[in-house]
Amino acid sequence: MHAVTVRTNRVSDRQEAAVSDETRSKKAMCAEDLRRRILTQALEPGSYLDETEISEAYQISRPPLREILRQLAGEGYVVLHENRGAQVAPMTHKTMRNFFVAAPMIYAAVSRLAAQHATPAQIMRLKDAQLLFRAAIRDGDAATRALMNERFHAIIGEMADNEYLAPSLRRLLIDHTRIGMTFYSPRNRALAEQRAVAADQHDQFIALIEAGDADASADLAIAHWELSRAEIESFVTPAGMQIPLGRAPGAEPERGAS
Amino acid sequence: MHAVTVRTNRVSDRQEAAVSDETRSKKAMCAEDLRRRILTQALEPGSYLDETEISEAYQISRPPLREILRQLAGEGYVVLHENRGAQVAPMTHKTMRNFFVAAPMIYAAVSRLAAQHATPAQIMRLKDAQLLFRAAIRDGDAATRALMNERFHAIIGEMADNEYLAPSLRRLLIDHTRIGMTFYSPRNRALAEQRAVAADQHDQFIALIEAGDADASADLAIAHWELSRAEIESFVTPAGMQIPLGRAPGAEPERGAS
DNA sequence: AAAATACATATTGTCTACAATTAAAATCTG
DNA sequence: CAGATTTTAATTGTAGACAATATGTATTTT
Repeated sequence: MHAVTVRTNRVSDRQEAAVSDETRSKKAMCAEDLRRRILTQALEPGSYLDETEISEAYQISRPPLREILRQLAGEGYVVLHENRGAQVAPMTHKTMRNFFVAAPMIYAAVSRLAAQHATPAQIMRLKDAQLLFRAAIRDGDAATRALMNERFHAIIGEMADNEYLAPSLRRLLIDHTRIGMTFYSPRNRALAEQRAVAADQHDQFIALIEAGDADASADLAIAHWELSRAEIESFVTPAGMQIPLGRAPGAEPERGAS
Repeated sequence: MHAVTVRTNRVSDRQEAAVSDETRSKKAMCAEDLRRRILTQALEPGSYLDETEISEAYQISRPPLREILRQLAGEGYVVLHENRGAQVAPMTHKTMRNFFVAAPMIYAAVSRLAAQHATPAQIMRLKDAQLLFRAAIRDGDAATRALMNERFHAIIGEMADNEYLAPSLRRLLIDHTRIGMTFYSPRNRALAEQRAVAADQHDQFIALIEAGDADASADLAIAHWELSRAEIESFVTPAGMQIPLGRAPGAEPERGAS
């Protein structure tokens, strides 16, 4: 209703300095950590979250924690059940099928837009993420690899700069990351080769986005997806579809997180 | 002394029976009403929401209201600003451009899946929504028309039954509905003709979905989109892009004015 | 008088306590 | 002993009070 008023300089000396972990509120750190634990399956799909336990762990009270859980529900990390609390989003065979339908379309569209709209600053962040991704592969760190891969593709999502596609991409990345954690095995030779190819494709993404080649970026997204799809299917199809995924709420109780 | 042992009769059958206002909690009604007011632009894009005012209006306390606002933020209805409260999601020229990019793709994909997966019960609900939609057009009721159109397409989204595409569709429908409200004018002859065509296309959607014709359903989605796009552009392009939309918080000077 | 600062007000963020609902355990009954 | 019912414990949902932050106004200083 009014023009942008000049702010008092009080705020400046508090906000700046370090944007690192220390300045951030406990609430934000709680949300971020819950996301991380869900993505790495430290919190298993289908498990229920205890409000009291979590709020004490992060030293906040339950009302703000419940706000966080509502937000995480909106982002697709958890599902809320009335009077029964928050459940880590389950992964069923139906969600897998839906994932296979939606992923190539959204990934291709987002990668195309990213090549068209990426800023130099974003490209720098993408390169940083790629360095961390390769380091995690080299160290055989499953969780970090999964998280850095997620960050890489999330940055591409930011580059696309489209608020209508972003929520679907985020939802896809959550489950793609969790699936990647499920099937990770550092010793398997075939998988190691696939990871090497994936890392090379990431470098190609950087080059194509930097060159602004939208068509090639979209094509690469499809190729990148096909690689991942083949890896997933090599686990899912042979042994009769018994995937070690979380259970749906209707199934066994499986109460309790940790 | 707590003389409150008044036991409400078993809540087992609270879900079915009447979906009317009485059974639902005040909290759920508050959320639903806020959504409705945002979709109809009774709450204008960019306007800020007062927690105390709203919580008193719906007779709930602020903590549960804040949970609702977090959820609405996750759904894309509002944007939260730290220490500055919730703002009705603004609509800028950039969001319009992004809308034009994402809408045809998502609409086509969802319509295709809907034709593949729709259940008889869902088709019945779709027909009901269509009746209400036509009634609203006949009565010249802008808000109801917009809401029933939103409901129609939201049901198609449910039919698609894909949790990865659903969030993007929801986000699109929010702004599509708001845009439709903005440009509604019951007297304009050309627009009345467009609405008639749109209503007929809805009937075609029902027929194609009932027949399970995925390809035709996807094609119809594109045609339906083109109709809506032409209507929007007839307002946006001629008079020099001055759209009566809400403003962004930062009031950025809108870089790259096409 | 203009700008900056200090103050006052209003709004958001959080905590503790309490109420309500649910799930589980114990009891009672056939 | 099986099954249903009451009782009990645990967990979620809400309210009201308090703290922190931001905004708007008044005052002071140059």
